[in-house]
Parts: sequence; C-alpha cells; structure tokens
Amino acid sequence: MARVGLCCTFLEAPIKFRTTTARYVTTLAPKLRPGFLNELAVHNVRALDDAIAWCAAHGVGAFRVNSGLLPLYTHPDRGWTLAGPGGRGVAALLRAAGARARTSDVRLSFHPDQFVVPGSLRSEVVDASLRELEYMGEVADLIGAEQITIHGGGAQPGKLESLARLAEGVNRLSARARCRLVLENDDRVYTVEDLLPLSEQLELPLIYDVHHHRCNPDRLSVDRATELAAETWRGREPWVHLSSPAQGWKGSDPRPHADYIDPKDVPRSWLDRNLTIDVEAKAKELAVLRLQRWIKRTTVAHAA
DNA sequence: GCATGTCAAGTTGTG
DNA sequence: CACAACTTGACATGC
Repeated sequence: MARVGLCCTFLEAPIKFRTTTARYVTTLAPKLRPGFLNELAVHNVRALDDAIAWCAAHGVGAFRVNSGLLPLYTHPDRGWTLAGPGGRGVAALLRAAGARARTSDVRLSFHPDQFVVPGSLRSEVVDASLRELEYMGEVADLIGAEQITIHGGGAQPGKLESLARLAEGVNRLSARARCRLVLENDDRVYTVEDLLPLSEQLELPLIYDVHHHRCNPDRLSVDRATELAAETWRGREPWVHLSSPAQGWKGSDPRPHADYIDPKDVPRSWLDRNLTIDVEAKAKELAVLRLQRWIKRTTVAHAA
C-alpha cells in the first residue's frame, strides 16, 4: 500500500522552524554571528526530530526536510559550519534525528529552492547551485536522507543543450550529493518524457509529480508515466508528488496548490503500488492525515 | 500586541 | 515591465 509524506512544515501541530536573513545577521556584531546561527541550527534540528516523531506517531512514512534547516549555511560569509565547535553538537543532533527516522521508518528527502539550477547558462548560478546541493548532501548523510530532488531548470537556448549542461553540473558533485540526486518533472518546462533519457544516462531516479504532469503534459498517460518513473527507482520504493489545484482545473491557473487533496486527483493505479506519496497541500499535516484516511478506506474497499 | 515591509540566490509566463 | 509562482512565511521593526 502507498505511504504518505509531509512536506517541510506544520499548520497546527506546534512544530516550528526558525529562519533569518543575511541582512539581519550583518546587523549583529561579527563575534555574535556564529552563536546566533548556531542557536537557530540547534532549534531547527530539534524541531526536525519532533517532526519525525510526529510522523512516526501518525503513521506518516515520509518527511521532506526544509532547505533552510541550517539557515544561511551556504551564504558566502556566514562564519558558521558543522565542522566548527558549535557545529559538532548540531551534527550529533542530526545523527540522533536520523536514527529516529530509521527506526521509525520515516523516509527523509530534500527539495532545494528555486535558486538551485545546476544547468543554468550562468556559471555563477551553477556554482552556487552545486554548493547548495553539497550542503544538502552533507546534512542528508548525517540524517540518512535518501534523496535530493531537482528540476530540469530553464531551457535556453533549447532543452537538449540545457539538459547537457545539467548533466555536466551533476557530474561535478561529490559522491555524497550525487548518489542522492533525483529528477522531477516540473509544471512549465520539463516533462517526464523530456527527463527519462537524462534519468537513464545519469542513472538518476525520476520523481513523478502528477500535478505538474497535468499542468504541463506530454504524450504519456498518467498510468504510463507512473510506470516509467517507477522503473527508474530500480527496486527501491518510488517517490511521487501529489497536489490538487487551488481554483479547480477549469479557468484560471491550475498550478497553485489547494489546501487539501481532492480524491479525484489521486490516480487509481497508485493505490495498488508501493509508493511514497509526498502531499503538497497548504493544509500540511491535516491534508496528509485526510488523504491517509481516504487511502485506507479506499484500499480496503478495493480489496474486498 | 499587531500590521507591515523585507528577505542571498533563478526562470518562466501572465497581466 | 512588474510581478507571481514555485516545496515553505518568518522575522525585525515601528506603531
């Protein structure tokens, strides 16, 4: 049966992740900056442990870790790292959170921000993207996160050229980051059909986002795309993404996400598979629990 | 308290 | 051409 996953944050459960801005940090005396960033990191890793515990307690089998877990970690003059004095303690907390995830069977993943474009035309963008992916690889290694999801990025001057640049960027990554990399179809540019050849060439699994596929279709049916993407996981439980459109499928832009998942948007073929379904919905854990109840009911009815 | 403006970073498409 | 959208508002500030 499919398992459900929660993305990044909670709506009602009292688990909060803190953030800061580079501008604010520069208003602090340089001596105070590492301590401030360390405090945020400690808070956030404790919150991550709470999030994993919450998932385990509610039968939620996956959690997507917010990329801002260690705020400003890749900023050029942050002055704080996991290798430093305070960082050692954070690394220990990360390992402990990872141990909890492992024993309670909560799969962990990362999905970097929109700024991460390893196939960009601009080399400084590629460099910054790779730094960000290395940061996630380092944290993923400590907590045992299985994957880091990236999109294809832009398409200038064409898709083939851009995907070739993406392949170059990916191949510059350390093994620690690269072995966790996963591709995902997006809602504007790259479809499952576009990404399958690159997935095969680089031996990267493909996450199938059915909402993006419906916004940005190719020649594949939902079931065929599910099947082809699942094969790229080579025996591991495939990950997929699910959301419903905030304003419905007709009329205005279908891309913004609704508060909850409309059961009509769940592909029926998913219910017969071992899948990890990341729920991208504004009502966060409430949407995950509602979908989980619906899947249980429907799967039982289906089997009977 | 509460409303508001701001925040490191990319790319695309809409109005 | 400004701005929203994307996996996600949180925070400091000023009243």
